[in-house]
Order: sequence, then structure tokens, then C-alpha cells
Amino acid sequence: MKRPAKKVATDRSFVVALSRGLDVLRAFQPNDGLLGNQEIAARTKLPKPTISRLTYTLTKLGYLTPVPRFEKYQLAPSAMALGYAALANLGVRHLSEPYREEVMRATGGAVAVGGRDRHSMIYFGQSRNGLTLGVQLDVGSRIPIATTAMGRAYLWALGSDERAALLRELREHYGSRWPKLRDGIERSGETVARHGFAISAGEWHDDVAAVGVALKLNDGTGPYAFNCGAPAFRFTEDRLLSDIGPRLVAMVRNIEAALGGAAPQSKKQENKKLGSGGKVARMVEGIR
Amino acid sequence: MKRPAKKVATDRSFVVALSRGLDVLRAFQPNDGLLGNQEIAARTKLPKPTISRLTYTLTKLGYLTPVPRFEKYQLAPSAMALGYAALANLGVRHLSEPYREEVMRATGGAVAVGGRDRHSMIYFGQSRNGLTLGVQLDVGSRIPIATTAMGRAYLWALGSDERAALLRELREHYGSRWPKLRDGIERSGETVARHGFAISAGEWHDDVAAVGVALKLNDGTGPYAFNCGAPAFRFTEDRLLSDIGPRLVAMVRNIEAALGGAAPQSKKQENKKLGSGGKVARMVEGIR
DNA sequence: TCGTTTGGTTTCGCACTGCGGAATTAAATT
DNA sequence: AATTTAATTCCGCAGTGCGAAACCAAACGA
Repeated sequence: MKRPAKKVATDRSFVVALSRGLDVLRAFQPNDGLLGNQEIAARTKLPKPTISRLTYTLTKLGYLTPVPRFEKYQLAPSAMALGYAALANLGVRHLSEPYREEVMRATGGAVAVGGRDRHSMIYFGQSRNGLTLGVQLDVGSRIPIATTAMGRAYLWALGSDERAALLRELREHYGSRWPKLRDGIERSGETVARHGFAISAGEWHDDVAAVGVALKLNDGTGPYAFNCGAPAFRFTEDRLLSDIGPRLVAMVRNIEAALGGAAPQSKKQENKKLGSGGKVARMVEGIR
Repeated sequence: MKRPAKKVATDRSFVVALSRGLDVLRAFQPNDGLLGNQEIAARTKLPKPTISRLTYTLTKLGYLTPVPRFEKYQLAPSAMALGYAALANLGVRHLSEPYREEVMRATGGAVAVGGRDRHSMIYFGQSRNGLTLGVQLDVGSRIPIATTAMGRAYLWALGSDERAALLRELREHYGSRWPKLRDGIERSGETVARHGFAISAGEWHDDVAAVGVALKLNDGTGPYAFNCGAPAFRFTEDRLLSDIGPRLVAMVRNIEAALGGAAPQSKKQENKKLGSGGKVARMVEGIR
């Protein structure tokens, strides 16, 4: 009864202006520092006057700083504060730290937790020893879903509907490059089914090898995923399979236990709530 | 010509819906993890249906995650991504790192950079050696403006108008506690005038002593500030004055030089632009 | 010097969004 | 069963937010 229209159309509860404003903020990628109204308009595909109003509003609220020298904008401290609040509220991050540390010491690989944002996994926290990888990844770093151990573990931890939805998104996102990626994902699906962890050896960066394990919580919060990686010469595929992988699985199980049990897998619970109408129903409908 | 109304009233360029949506996100403080619509409504003073719509929108966009178990929401990875992008785009943070490291090693104190968000200073980055302070401050941490060396340095680096505005805000924010704070600020103003750095010894936390120095850039980006702090017994007031302070000032001057010169202080330039109407005029008007 | 290009802002009338009071439902509590 | 608490849905209307088009200013270039 609220479903008919073809496009986004009439979703009376969706606040377009807010969505657009956030799109403007998101237009600022981690590199490109300064952006003018023009560039923002190009990226967001919104008409110029709209952008003007939005940047004006965001500036007034302190999320953007004008840089008069270049007549452009920059993300401001307030934007940062949001991110930090998000981070601080992420229980997994804190709780998993000692576990990560331990596995890092035991294996010599860097251990990280992350979750998904759009088409990427994004790091919530990591433990690395001095050596480790050539690639330096910080909190907030993004890594692809399709080619990384963390991403694959995450993907295969999703319910089949969500997974299908995500795969569709990725396909669209990657265009012609998709088939190759999809193959890798499918292979990793078998690995996950058999061993409980995903592997990526040289598929993301030539010289990086890692395993990934997903964590499900019973609070309904989307799955998270851990990885443990090192330079390829240090983690041979053999070692990944027989040593690192199982170790990471054990770690995650421990964390799940500490956090109050893994997610119940049965759809029943959810459906009960879903069937009864109410908020959750709309939520689920809205989300995917 | 756009000024008359008493309240926010008619600012045709200000997008209210966006502002409110961001208020909802901001309602999530770094601690209180989960928030229900109710609590959000209370904090933001917005009517419930409005909150419903906004949380619905934010959820759909991936900035909030519903936690069905508690019928509440949590900040989601997308929110974090924003913050990270902000951080990554902050030139000062990266460029200042080696300088901070050096001063840290030379003095034994922790050295940090930060900027302002609302009523606080917020850390962009810091260098600490193993020991240092009892208080552990991370990127994203907030410290007060009035009682800290960093905050005071920042405050006295503002133009007199902005400073006045900020002081007004703080006064309102702190209510009856204000007079005492104001005294501290004023004393620190003299210190800044005389030595070029601000001091806070035991005024924020009993056992912490620090100096602060502001950094002005010529790109029009609001000032930033550095501090160098340690347990009080390690940084005596004498040492702050004669050693740590001057050293931090020197550091900041070096950074300014590396970044292409300190901000020109004359109001002329700005006024020229201002006079000519156009974007900047509206910006400035809007900001403060 | 005068077009031209580029990037941004203002205007303005209208459509439809977003609003919020009030009614409604769900679940938890008594 | 009655009450409380917390959310959602309804729905008509005010006025927000929209965006095409016009306008402006500065930078370029010839």
C-alpha cells in the first residue's frame, strides 16, 4: 500500500533534503581536501542553487569550513566529532582489543575489525606490530569487499537476502570488472563453508595475504568482520589454512562468547517481530 | 536586508530539515551508545513524528543502525567514514607530525593538535610516548576551551569579533560557573600576550600541566592549536615558562613556515572581499 | 580593451515536502 | 483488564525547498 511508485517517488517518510545534505558531506573523499560548489554539484548531480543552499547550511552548522583563499570548502571538526562518536560507541572495537593484540603477537600478523559502509569495508580498529605490512591501514581506512579476506568473510555472514542485495550493488558498481571479482567471491564462499574463514592471498594486493572471520551479534547489529594479515612471504597459503585461519576463528568465537552469544540464526524471531507490523517491519523494508 | 526577524525566521537559504537531521546524529554522544526515538526527541526538542522521519531517513542512508533487540539506534559505519574523511583532509595533522614527534622526544611531554567544535577543542592528532599522562586522549577526544592550554591558545588567536562571540557562547553554556572560568581565560590572555603561549597548570585536571600555542594559516581556515603536556610534577611552572613554552612556540612557527606562512593579520583583505558582496559576504554573515 | 569562460549567487513562483497535533497501535508493567 | 511507555500512522495545510533562468564577478586570453 506504500509500494507502488516506480522510482523513489512517494515515500512520505523519507526526508530528501537531509539525504542530499549528507550526500554533499560524503562528496568529500579522504583525499581531495577542498571542494567548490561546482565540483560538489558535479559529484552529487544536484543543481547549483541547491548546492549553494546546502553548503551554506552545512557551513553555518560547522560541518564545513569555507577556505576563502580558494573559494572552496573543507570538512570541519564537527564532521570529525560525528565520526568519533560513532567509533566510541562501537562496543566490538573496545572489547576485541585484547583479543586482537594476543593474536597479533601469536601470529605476527596485523589484526583488524571492520564493518561495511556502502561498497567497502571500513576499519574500526586494528592492532599491528612494528613490522607487518607495507600497506598502512588506519582506523577509517577502506578496503574493498570483493577481494579482501575481511570483505569476503563479511559477505558470507550476511543473510541470503542481504547478500544478494549487496552482490547486486557490487555488480552494478564494478561493471565489466565484475565477473572476475565474482569468481573470487564464490571461491571464498566455499572456503568459508569448509573452514569457517575466508582467504585472500594476493588478490587484493600482490604481496598481502590474510584470513577473515565474521562476527555476528545477537543484538541485530549487522555483522562485523576481523582479519589477520601479513606480507605474503610470511603467511604462506599453507600457514593461513592450518594455523592463522583456525586461530582467528577461535578468537572470534571467544569474542562472541564474551559479548553474550552469537546471533541466533533462525529467521523465526525476526519474523515474529516482522509479522506484527510496527516499527521493525518498516525498518527492514526500508533498509534493503 | 536579510536580517530583520527575531528568531531564525526567514533565512531562505537555510535548510532546516538538514539541520535537524544532523542534530539527530549529534545527539549521539561518545558514551551513550544506544538511543531511542524518545531520547532523541528529548535531546533535540523536536516532536516525535519528526524524529521518526529523520531516523528513518538516516537509517536508510546507513548513518544509523537499528538495534532491534533494544528498539534503539546506534551510529553506523557511514557516520564514521565522514569523520575519517574529515581527518584525512586536515593538512595540519599530517604535516605537523614529525614536528610533534620531535618536541615530544625533546620535552618528554605529549604533543597534540586540535581545533574547535562548538564548546570544545577536539584532537586531530597527538604524539605521546609510553609514559606521559594519566588521562589518555585519543584522536577525536574533546577538551574544554576555558581551562586548557590548547583551548586558551586557540581562543586568543581568534579575531576580536570571533573571540567575543565565542566568549558569549561559553558564558551562556557555563551559566553560574562562568565567572571563575573567565578569570582564568583573562589571565591566560596576558600570558599569551607576553610570551606567545598559554598555560594551564592544574586548571583542567589537578595533575596535568601544559602549554598551548595557536597556529594561524593564510588560507582563511580557522586557527588550530597545539599543546604539550605532562604530569604536573614533571612540568613545573618554571619549566613551562622557560623551556616547554618557547620550544612549542618555535615548533609552531616552523610549521607555519612549512605550510606557507602565517595568516596575514590585517582586516583589509577580508574587507575588500566582503565589500564586494558575493559569496564570502554571506558566508561571514552566516557563520558567526 | 573587450569577449569568453568559469564558478557562484539571486530571484521568484509554485509544487509538493516536511510538519506536527492527534489518533492509533504494541509491548511492557501493574 | 487497566495503565504506562514508546513508537508509528494519519492527514490537511503552511511554507520550505526547489531549480530554471537571469545575473554577477573574477580570471583568462587574444
